[in-house]
Amino acid sequence: MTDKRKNTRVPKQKRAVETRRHIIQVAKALFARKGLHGTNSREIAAEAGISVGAFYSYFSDKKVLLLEVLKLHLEQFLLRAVSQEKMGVFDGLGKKEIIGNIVRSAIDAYDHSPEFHRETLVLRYSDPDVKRLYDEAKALELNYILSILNLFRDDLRIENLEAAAFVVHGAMERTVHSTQFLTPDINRELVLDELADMISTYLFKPSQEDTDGLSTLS
Amino acid sequence: MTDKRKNTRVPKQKRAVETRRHIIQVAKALFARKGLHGTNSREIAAEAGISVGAFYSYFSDKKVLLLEVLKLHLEQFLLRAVSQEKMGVFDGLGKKEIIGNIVRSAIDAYDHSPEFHRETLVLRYSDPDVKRLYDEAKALELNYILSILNLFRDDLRIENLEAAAFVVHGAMERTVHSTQFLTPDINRELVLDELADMISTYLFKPSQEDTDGLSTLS
Amino acid sequence: MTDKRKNTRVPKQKRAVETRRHIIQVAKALFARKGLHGTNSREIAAEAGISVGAFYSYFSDKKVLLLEVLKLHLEQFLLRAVSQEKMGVFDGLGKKEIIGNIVRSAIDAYDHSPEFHRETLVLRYSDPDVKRLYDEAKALELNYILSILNLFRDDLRIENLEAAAFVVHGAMERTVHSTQFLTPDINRELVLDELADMISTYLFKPSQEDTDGLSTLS
Amino acid sequence: MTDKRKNTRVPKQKRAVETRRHIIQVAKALFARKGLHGTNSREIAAEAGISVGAFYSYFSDKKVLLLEVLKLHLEQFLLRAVSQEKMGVFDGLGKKEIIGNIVRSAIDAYDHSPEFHRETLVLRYSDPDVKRLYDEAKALELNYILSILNLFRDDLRIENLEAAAFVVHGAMERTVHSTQFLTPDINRELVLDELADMISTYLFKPSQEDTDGLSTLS
DNA sequence: TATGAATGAGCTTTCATTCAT
DNA sequence: GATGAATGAAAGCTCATTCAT
Repeated sequence: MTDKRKNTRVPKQKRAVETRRHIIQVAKALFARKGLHGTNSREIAAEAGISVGAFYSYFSDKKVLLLEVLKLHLEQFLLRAVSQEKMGVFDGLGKKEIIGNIVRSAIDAYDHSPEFHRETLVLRYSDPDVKRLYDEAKALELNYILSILNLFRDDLRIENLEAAAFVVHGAMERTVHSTQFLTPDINRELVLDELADMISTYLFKPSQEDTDGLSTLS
Repeated sequence: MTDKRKNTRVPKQKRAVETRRHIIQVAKALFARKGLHGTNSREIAAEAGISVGAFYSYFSDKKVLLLEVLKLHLEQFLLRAVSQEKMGVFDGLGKKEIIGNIVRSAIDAYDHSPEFHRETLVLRYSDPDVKRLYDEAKALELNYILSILNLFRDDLRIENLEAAAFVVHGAMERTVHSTQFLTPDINRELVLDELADMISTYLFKPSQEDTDGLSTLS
Repeated sequence: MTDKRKNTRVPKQKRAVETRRHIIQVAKALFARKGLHGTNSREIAAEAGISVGAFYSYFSDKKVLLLEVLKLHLEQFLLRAVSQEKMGVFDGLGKKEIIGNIVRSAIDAYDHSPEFHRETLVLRYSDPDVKRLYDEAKALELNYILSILNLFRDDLRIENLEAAAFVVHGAMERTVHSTQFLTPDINRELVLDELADMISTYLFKPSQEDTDGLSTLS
Repeated sequence: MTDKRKNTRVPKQKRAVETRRHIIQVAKALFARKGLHGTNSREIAAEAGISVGAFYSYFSDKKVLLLEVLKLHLEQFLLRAVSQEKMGVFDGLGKKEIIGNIVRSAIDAYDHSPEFHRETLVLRYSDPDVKRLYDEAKALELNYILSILNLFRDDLRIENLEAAAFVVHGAMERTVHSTQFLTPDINRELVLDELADMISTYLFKPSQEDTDGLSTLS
């Protein structure tokens, strides 16, 4: 699918595979630092220590490169968002704490190459291929949230788990995004606590532990 | 004294003012359709029915044009987001309904030139001037939410109104954005109801009217 | 000759003549300050307080304007170079003093709009019309020198007055030009004295008064 | 680190070095023929038989090109002005003959690309980089004259060698310039003889050999 | 196969000049 | 006549991509 009709090298030898990966890493860094439009192929090749010609033998197109970079990035992003709580780590934690952990995992994910992340974000709207990659990633994230909701099924006050997952995902994504990128002045910890409060209040039936609301947090 | 002020026309005649406005409209449409980088000055001029030279006599720069387009857009956006409930319209409505109305106003705002909106969003990160305009708009939105929270001060379960406004704003923005731009397949109404539920559950002290939760909505 | 075929206004009314002159003055100042290529018609019109259209009704062409500006400038330049010694003022002065006076008149001339002078100088080579004006001026200057040489015919050691006038003119022009434009660091007075010495030594038969050479000057 | 260094090619291959030189030659010719402002990059590239892109890979800027052309030109100019008399060739020549030789060397120098020379001369006033190059060249020329003066120190009637060098340089430069560029009608040889006469009369103490003045020359 | 020189369409911006009002 | 909006050719420069060596 990536190959078009051009004779892009299908890397078989170990060396070629490594070079390919190297180019992707270098490109990611450059995209993050200088923007998608501020980075040209010559620069990528130079930084990767190869010739322009060689670059084009690995990637038929700048677009193809971008897609690969994005794919790798999203995989790493997801890994970070999900990996830390391996689905059983929640034992013994209060619900609000669990939500807090998840929120913090999301933050963690955003901490990985945030510059590149934000550079790519626009393309999500204008480029169908980029959109597809992002949509796939979002589906995985939603599934992850859904699986956690299922874990606590009995304690939930909401009924439509899918819609809830969607809303929770949106709230988390936006707030985390804002705190990471846009508002260095506001008290970040405070906001994240509020976020966890909102989500858990929304999801869970009221219980003794949470009756006193925010007071335990602030 | 060095006279380096770009001699951008200071439009005096009615005709010139109209042309200026026309260029802005045309540019907005083009930016939305073909992206910021995909639209060039030649094209804008042609589409506006004027010459390149004329274009540059109205706007010293492509950047200046973008800023003007964005400014106008955000003004209209805000107007839509805020105008509908004139702060007294809430009488007689249940809290969840009020939140629902606000959410729907936000949707309305997003319905206005969504394509352009999303094109510009990225620049929020890379261009300081664009960031400023967006930040000003966000501040106004936060203030609006804050003023509503103050209206219901006695019924609120949350304490830190500012942090709450921030979180609510984030949740609304992202979810609304998602439903508008990215996921045409999911049941939009359902999601918006959930959003309203999440927000009102988070904000307000539990009361009889809300005891039965989602059941009234779904 | 200046009119081409265009309907350039032939100024009959006093007002029009004044405006024309005013434009020329303004243009001269701008050319001097911002260079020939750095000044555009819009600017000239604005500075002259008229519209672009009006400007083009006075001058069919930017080139025509330049020529007029140059013509006026050279007239004033010449006037300064020649006027001060009205051909009888030399009585009672030693020969070296006379040469010194002439040199100083040349300096005076260069002091008038030197910026404009140097801006135009290049065109002397590339534009035939400009060359003609400069050549005419040079012919007048040579004639002036020649007439002075004739005045002192009996005291001269040189025989070919025309060639001598040419050489003297060249030496004066270049040295004066250099001291005015290029070398602010060198001792200007010293150089001018040397110049006067060179010229008078060259022109005049040795006489008692000059026997002790430079000593009287320094 | 910002990598804003214009990626001008650092020519490694022989071919590239040749092309670079070729561009410089072509540009010099074009500048001479059509003027600095009358020559554009497209034209230079075309005349050099390369593409615009190629041109800009050799020279980051039109300005850079100009400077290189000028530098080369001045080197050749100086070489011609100085090389011929290797400081010992003067043996056995009369003083006036020596001066005559030097004047003729200067003429020789002006014979090399006079058109380009005159095109650049103006920039000496407006462009600091061009001024620097010219100033450096002038300093070398002055030094050359000074070294010759020192050679004849005992025979000189002038005392301030530096000021004398300056004046002599000016006289030579201007007169030679005039005979080369501006007055094809006057008897050039005659003028140059006068110039040599003026300079030697000025510089040297009167001696028997020169007593009879111009008579030997005319 | 690797290199990097070369291509050239395309972009932003300027400005002398015209002409409808 | 006067105005200044409009024209559009032309300039400097960039960069994804190709291809001779």
